[in-house]
Amino acid sequence: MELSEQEIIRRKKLEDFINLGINPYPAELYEVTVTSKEIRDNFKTSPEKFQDVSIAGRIMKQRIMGAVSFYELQDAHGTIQIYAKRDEICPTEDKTAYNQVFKKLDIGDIIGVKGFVFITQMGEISIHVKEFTLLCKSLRPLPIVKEKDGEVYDAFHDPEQRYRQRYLDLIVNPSIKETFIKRTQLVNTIRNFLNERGYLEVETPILQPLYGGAAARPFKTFHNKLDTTLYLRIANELYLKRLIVGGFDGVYEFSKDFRNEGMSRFHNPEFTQMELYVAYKDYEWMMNLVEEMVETVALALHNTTKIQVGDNLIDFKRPWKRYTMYEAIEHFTGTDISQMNEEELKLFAKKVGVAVDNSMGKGKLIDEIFGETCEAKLIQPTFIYDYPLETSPLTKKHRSKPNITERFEAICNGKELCNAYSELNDPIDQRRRFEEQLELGKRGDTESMVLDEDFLRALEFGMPPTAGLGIGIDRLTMIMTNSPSIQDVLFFPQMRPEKKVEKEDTQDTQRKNNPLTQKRNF
RNA sequence: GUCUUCGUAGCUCAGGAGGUAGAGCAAUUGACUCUUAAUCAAUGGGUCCAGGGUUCGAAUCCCUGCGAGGACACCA
Repeated sequence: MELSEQEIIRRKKLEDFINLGINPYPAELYEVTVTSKEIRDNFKTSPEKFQDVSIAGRIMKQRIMGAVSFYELQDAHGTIQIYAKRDEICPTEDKTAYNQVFKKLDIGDIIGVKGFVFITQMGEISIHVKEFTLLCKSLRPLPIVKEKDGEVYDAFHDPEQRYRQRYLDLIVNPSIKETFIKRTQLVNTIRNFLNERGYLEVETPILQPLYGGAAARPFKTFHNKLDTTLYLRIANELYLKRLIVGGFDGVYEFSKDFRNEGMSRFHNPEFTQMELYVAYKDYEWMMNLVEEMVETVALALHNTTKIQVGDNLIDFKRPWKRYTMYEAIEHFTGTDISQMNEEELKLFAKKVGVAVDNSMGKGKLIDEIFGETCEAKLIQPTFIYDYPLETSPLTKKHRSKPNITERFEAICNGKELCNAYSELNDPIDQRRRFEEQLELGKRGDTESMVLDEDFLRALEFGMPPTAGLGIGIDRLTMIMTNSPSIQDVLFFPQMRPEKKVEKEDTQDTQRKNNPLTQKRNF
């Protein structure tokens, strides 16, 4: 490994410290009695509480003025200036601790300090250091970001480095922590909301022999001992419904799902969905629940239902607008397509700019027309309900409208926020719908669903009428934190490996090539 | 997958009509006992993403590849 000049210098300092008898990576805990935020918030009103503090953090700035120095220490909650004076740190003739240690600390080193809080002549709340301890020597130089009067200089913003080395991003751009804290608050709010209603949080398999519950291409893997192909789940819907069959009346799961498809600022190969199933309810009931839940989230995160997202001020206050899909299309195009036949729909689709091909049936055409003419224009949260039958193979047929299903999506900021329906619980109809999907698969649709015999068997035992919901947690977080890219709400978004690594897993390769471990047929 | 922009010091960026590689911050050494983008002086630091081509000569022009951002397509 080639070391840069600055890395060599830091390793030399490490040796110098060791030679002075200092352990650069001590094992003992360091007592922390206060955070930077507590000091800044409370020192002026109750200074007596801060006469003997112990605090730890990372050195972010150094201003050394000979025999005194000012450093800025960053902890989990912010920064605080510390002030050290040579003759106090070294009361005797021996000035080593100040000259050879304290002054030689680097930006990025982690130290603990004990002392008292005071206000400098320039009016900054600071800690007067009486003693300090090196807690971790840093061997790489940090990007240096400077700031004055709210203006940031030399901001560390290269997206590649920020995403690959998120730890650096968090150190240097601590304000991004807010987004991730909000994400966790969002999840906690939803969890509390559902727990209060008595629904049970459950866990279902990620490794599945059959993937189902959505139209998507899966990741494929292999279990050696079982000698079988497994797929990483694309949804957890079919497992959660089995639990409703089993007698739970409300189950939910925050589910990491995996889809082997294109990436964009709205798509990561792994993403988080929350799916909820409640027995004896229908999609209208679920609409009301979604409204209330998302409004609760907005209030929990922002104390208001109005949230600035890009150029738009979005208001999550209930009730949200509701349109059937036909109404929405009529609203935005002025054309009522509800009575059109397939040919008329094709012509209209072409007119509004849909790339039409012959494999598209009526339902698909309607869906495409909606996507093309309406979705991007729906900025305020809006429910679109009553979807065409053929694009919704797990959804119950509408109680009164032909060729329509009881399905809705909430659209917000021009993007789908959730997808929900009255679940199909007629096992004969469900088998027929799966078979239609198989036909699509034979015709080359790589995202068609596969037939799940065990799921059908479960339905044949009987599932109560059930309302189901899937809500994208990453997407919701993007809106709630005004983040333009999904990569901003994932700590570690998927990236290409930095360097080419050996493609084949060596262990697997060895197994395959070793005759003793190959499949035995007795 | 397609189109497009980009890749230069630890970081942020200049240079780019081809002629020895630049700045600020960071680093090193020195000065400085209330600084805060600290200041002042001196010094060191480069596979100009990689490979090939054109040329007397390429960071610069051309081609290919790799990586990233954005847009489109698919999807949540």
